[in-house]
Amino acid sequence: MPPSPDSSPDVKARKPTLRTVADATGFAVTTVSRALSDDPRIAKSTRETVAAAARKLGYVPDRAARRLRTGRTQVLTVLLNAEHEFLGFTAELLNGLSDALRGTGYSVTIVADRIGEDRMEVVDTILRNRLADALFFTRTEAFDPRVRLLMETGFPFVSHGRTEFTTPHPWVDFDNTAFARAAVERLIARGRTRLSLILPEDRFTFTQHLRYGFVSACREAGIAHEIEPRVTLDSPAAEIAEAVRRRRRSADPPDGYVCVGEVAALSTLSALADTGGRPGVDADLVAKRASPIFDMIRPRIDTVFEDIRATGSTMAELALRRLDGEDPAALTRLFSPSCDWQQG
Amino acid sequence: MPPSPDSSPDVKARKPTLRTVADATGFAVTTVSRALSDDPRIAKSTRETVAAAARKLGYVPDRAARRLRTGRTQVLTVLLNAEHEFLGFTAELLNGLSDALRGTGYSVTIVADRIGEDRMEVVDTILRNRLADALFFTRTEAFDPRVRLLMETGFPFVSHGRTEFTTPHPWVDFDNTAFARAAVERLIARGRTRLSLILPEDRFTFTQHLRYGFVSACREAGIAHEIEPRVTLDSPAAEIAEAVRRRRRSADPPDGYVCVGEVAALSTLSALADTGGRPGVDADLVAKRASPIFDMIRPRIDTVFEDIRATGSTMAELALRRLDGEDPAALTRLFSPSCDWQQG
DNA sequence: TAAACCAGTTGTAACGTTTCACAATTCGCG
DNA sequence: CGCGAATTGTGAAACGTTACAACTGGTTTA
Repeated sequence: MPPSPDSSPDVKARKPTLRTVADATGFAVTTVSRALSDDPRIAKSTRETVAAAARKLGYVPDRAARRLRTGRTQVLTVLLNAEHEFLGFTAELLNGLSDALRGTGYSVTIVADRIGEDRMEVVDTILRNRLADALFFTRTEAFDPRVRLLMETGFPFVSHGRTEFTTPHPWVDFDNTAFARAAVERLIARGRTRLSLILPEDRFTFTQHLRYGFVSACREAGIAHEIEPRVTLDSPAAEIAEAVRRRRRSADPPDGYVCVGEVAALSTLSALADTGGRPGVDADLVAKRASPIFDMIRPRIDTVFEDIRATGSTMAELALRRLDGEDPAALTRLFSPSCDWQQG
Repeated sequence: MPPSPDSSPDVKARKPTLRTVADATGFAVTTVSRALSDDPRIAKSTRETVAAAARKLGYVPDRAARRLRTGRTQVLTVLLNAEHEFLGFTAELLNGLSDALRGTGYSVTIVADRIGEDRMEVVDTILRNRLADALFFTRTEAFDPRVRLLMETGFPFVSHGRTEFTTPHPWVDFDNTAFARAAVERLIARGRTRLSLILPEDRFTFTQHLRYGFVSACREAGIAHEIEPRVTLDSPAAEIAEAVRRRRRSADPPDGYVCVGEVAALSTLSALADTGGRPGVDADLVAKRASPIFDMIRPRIDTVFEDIRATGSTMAELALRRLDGEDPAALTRLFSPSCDWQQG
């Protein structure tokens, strides 16, 4: 076949546009656009014809054009923390999110949210330049300035963790109070008499939930308890371990530890080992976990599972429903702890 | 001041565009566009005036408009694996990437790359719909079909891991051969006489590098060695542990384990514990690690550190240079192991 | 019989940017 | 002085989409 550089329509396999579909079906571009969005003003038969042609041609709407025209970005952004109490938190959350979002046309972008820097700056930039349709973030504070700003401007978001604002907003959370209570009850059932807890930094909402669950459960049972004053969950693992070691060597050390996450649990275990304590004998632990890592730790310890992947996909689902105009007050979800006690 | 709904220019604080800057400076939109991209055709003084005005007005180019016009998305996409041999791999890599990309105007999007599904489909979609300017992925195979397709179409990418294609392409890798050799040498130095290794699946390039380093170092030293045949690094942790346990109970079990990653190391440790073996006494381990988790494991074991965050930022850097038109052959980087041997 | 209505469809404009082709000025230099 | 070339700038078009207003032709309504 001789080359026909100009006459042949498929000289360069250009990406099909609405124009392509319009030419193929004989309808106008506007009609095609409407047909593809299932606009009831377009006859059913037309919609079907157009849909079939679009499928055959492999038409996919151009994101840039749509975004320019509508202002909607089709992008959901996650504020990414460098550190977390769980190993594998980020991977699980992101996988949950993108699982729930596949096939929806939305894509997930991440932006680093460095501790110690201005956490608001990145949010500001996203709002000002309309870089996303909605925002996800974790480690929510009681009066989180991000939540305040987003609510003021009406920008959609789903937080991991509740706030204490009176205006409702979408969130997904884990029942940390129930976790702390369950952990305390388990340690008491194993005969422990002096319980210890290491908390995250005070500003996070879930810190208060943990504290409340721990303290109230201990008080109700009339059992001795303490909250480690020198370190937080965000302290370097070495410092956490050192704090536990020091306390172990002082008078009347705890014999039951509630550990909020894997780093704390492993640090506590190492401190126990370093001071000659045997887990299960001299002290017991209950740890919140998000990964299967504790299956490989010997001796086995009691754990409570927080499903971060489900958290991620729920956050995505709520965001979509929020973008769909649903009432934010209805878009909340509290996950309950699922306990995994060892025998004996 | 009385309200002047129509005359006042700042009735609605609309996002500044090129138009805004043009009106403010008295130049034409075209001129402003050129001035902002430092086009030499525009007088130096004009460029400065325009830049100052743009800064004052808080002008930021609209991504959608630019993308529609130029076809460039300003987006770099990471193919996200659900599983990895390291705990925290994803978080570290993504943080490295976004660290290196901050301030460049590029954003990072992630897309889940489910094992067991067609790994090419997602790449196809990204290419066909021009969803990104470049791609990052991990777990590279010797003749990785993704690499093949991307090279054929000339689409920019940086792989984590080398390939065996003759055409050069940008990659970042860790010297797994050197790691395996170092691990073998260390175990021999500790008096071990029968070494064992669990490999990732055969198709990955780094599997071959590990195998080569392990086998050749053992042969050179004339030491007994074996590669666990029943499981791979991607087997469930429970299966890995079971395989190690079974081997421990059979004749002439290994006394030195090279562990490629944290999951393998912890599984091996648990299997050792379950079969009455004491690490450091009955057997030794050398583990590759990416997180500080081994600082908390007792007894302490020898580790080799792979810096995943640096890997991420290097991948980003190479991608930018590739997009800048640099020769792909020059855009490679091999990280060397850094050993962390315990005393004694 | 004309006006009003309806379902179904269409043309035009606009989103904000870059780029093409050209225009207005100034300059070098014989 | 005058001509071509450089310097500096401009208007218009285009990227692909959707919103808006308007147009058809047929049917109902007053």
